[in-house]
Amino acid sequence: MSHTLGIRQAQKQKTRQALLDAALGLLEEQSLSSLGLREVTRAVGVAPTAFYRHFRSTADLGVALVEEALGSLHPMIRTTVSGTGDPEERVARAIELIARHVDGYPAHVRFIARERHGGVQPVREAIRDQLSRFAREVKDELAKGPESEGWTEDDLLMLAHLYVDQMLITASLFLEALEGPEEGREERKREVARVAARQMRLIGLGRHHWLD
Amino acid sequence: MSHTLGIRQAQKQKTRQALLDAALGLLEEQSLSSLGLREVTRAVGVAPTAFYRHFRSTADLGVALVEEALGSLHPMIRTTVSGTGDPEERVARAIELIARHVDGYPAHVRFIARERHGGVQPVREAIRDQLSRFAREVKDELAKGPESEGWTEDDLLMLAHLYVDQMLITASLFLEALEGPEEGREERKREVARVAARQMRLIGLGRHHWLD
DNA sequence: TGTACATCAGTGAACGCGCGTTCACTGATGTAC
DNA sequence: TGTACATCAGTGAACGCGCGTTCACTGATGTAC
Repeated sequence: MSHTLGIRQAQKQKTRQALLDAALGLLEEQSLSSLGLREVTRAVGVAPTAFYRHFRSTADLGVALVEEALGSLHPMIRTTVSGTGDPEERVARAIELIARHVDGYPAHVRFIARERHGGVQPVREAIRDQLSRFAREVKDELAKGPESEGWTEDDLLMLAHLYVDQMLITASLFLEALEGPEEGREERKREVARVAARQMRLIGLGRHHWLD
Repeated sequence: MSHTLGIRQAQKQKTRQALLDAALGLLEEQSLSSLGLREVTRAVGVAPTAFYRHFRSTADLGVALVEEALGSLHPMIRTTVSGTGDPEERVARAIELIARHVDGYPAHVRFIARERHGGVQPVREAIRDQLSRFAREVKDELAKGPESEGWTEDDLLMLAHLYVDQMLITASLFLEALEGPEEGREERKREVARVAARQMRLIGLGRHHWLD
């Protein structure tokens, strides 16, 4: 059985999560470097000083948000890359998965896109570390396929980074499509998917002829 | 002859430029959405109220910075893409050019990378517009080459976006290499160039076999 | 060239406001016996 | 089960500070004649 938390611990976790949720909401329209601690506590309905029971600073909260946004994504990334089927089908599946994720967690995706190059160093580093992990995991999955015979580890990692960057670009384009008027939203999303699919296909072609 | 500005206009331009320069410096360690107007005027040495003679807000200043950072880059992009020589050589030349640009204008590059997905809408839009222009210009240059025979406009634009995104990713990796300790900086830059060259080469391969 | 008036970039005082952080506190929860 | 004490998440008052914006101003530059 899993350990049940005491009442005190459970309540603390709840407040902490409320702070994270409120911050994520506020970050849709600003950057972490301008997010105020009082803003966050006000949104939650606790005293400003309560913030310090959970985080040292908003930067610290940002690092926690990185973990929340990316930490659980590793299994998903792995299965996406290692899926079966013909290339065309796998590309379509991967892009569909990205679209679904952006639909389900738009604020998390926006946060990562925004803070990846944002003004808060510890957060940038946390994101960079997570993305590096993604790249290494993608590399490991790629290495398992027959397409990778004869590839050096180095070249596989190069390709993995290309894929990871491409996924992030696609995610942020889906996010853009999601914003703006309801009208034409589906159309915009389909266009993003269409372009992304062809870019992935082109990269796949390059991969196929790499050893020629 | 070019029109000579009056003394008053010349002095105004000088102050305006000083504000832009100071802001760019301050933005190395924070995002535009947390940049204060008083910070900027303090750095320049003018009264806070002087700011309003030049910009309505820091967001407005940000839009001006986008123009400064990207406006003059269009000719460079065009010649980079349309250069002659064998593919390997052209890739090396393009990456060298990016490296030089990042070396020469690190703060501008950082600003664009940071605010592309940053918290200030008008600035995001200005950057998006400039990057779209880049993509269209790259497409036009690509279209001129014999390699593009049989390509649709649509596919060329798709490829152009891939190239532009790739250039930006490479630029921001060069920037990362530039940061941190002097020690090993050249080594880090060479590694970025090496990986970027192979990614470009792989995309080039995909392009070559697109119509197979 | 000189004069009288208009323009306008930059000034400096003043404002109300929200910020991050400190501190001693309260009272529910946890623990030892 | 009950009691006495310890822990600690959340409180609320207080602080000094820098913020964006307003306003009437100054004095050098520009312009009309």
